[in-house]
Amino acid sequence: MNQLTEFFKILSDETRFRIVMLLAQKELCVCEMCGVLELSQPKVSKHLAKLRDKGFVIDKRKEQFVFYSLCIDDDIIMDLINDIISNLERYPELKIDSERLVDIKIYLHQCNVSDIKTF
Amino acid sequence: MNQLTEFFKILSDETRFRIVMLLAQKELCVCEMCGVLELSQPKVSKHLAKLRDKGFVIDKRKEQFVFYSLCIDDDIIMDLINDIISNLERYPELKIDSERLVDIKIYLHQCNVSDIKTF
DNA sequence: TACGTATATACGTATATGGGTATATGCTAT
DNA sequence: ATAGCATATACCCATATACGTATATACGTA
Repeated sequence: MNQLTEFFKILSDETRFRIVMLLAQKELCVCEMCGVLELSQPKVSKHLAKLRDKGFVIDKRKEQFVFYSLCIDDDIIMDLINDIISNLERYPELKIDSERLVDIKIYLHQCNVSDIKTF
Repeated sequence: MNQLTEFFKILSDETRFRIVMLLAQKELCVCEMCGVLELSQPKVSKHLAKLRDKGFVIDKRKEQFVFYSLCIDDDIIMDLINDIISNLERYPELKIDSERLVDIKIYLHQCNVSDIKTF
């Protein structure tokens, strides 16, 4: 499968799509993504693993945290991503995710808050 | 799932991706697509059905033939498609498909040639 | 009407995918 | 060393997907 098709497959899952859009705006660690997206840690981690395997993100550890950043060499794909980011008002869920990036510190050290919420 | 994610899911299959790229260049009937793509008729038909169900193509019958054309309202998606079309040299298989469009008449009335080839 | 071609779809099957839960690993601090 | 948090992964299961083959439907023509 060519690079484009592979990338579309990545974006075809809503969770991964949201992750990619977040990472296009800011380098983030796993727990921050869990917080912003309100998704379980294994779920986020598994999608990140897929993104990493395909080479669309890179990860680097900083102390206890693993930070991910986007790594896209194809300019057609980057243009697409930037185009979406520039039109976030059209995509309410992406917009909400994006707004949470402003107070991102809230989500650090709260990695498993969503688990606790199930009580 | 939002419109974008749905569209990426459509493009995440190589056959559908090739179909969309063809239709972005020219309205085509099923047997023409089978000829250009060298794929079986049911396979092409089923992918077209999916595209139709999602509203990404429309079909209209002309005598024995059913012609499909692309029907994309989202300009972000259209920009993406046009961007790819403008850079076909990067994608050899798409380029080959595209070149076959020049002599498209060859493929009309040869819908089941690929079946015959199996003898 | 009967036949041939074009197209759509049903059916069965193999495989891929996503998700939850449990667990393993790695880092930090006590 | 032990505990606690961050992250990754293994395992299981339900569902989705793509494909081939066979068949149904639609249209045109003899």
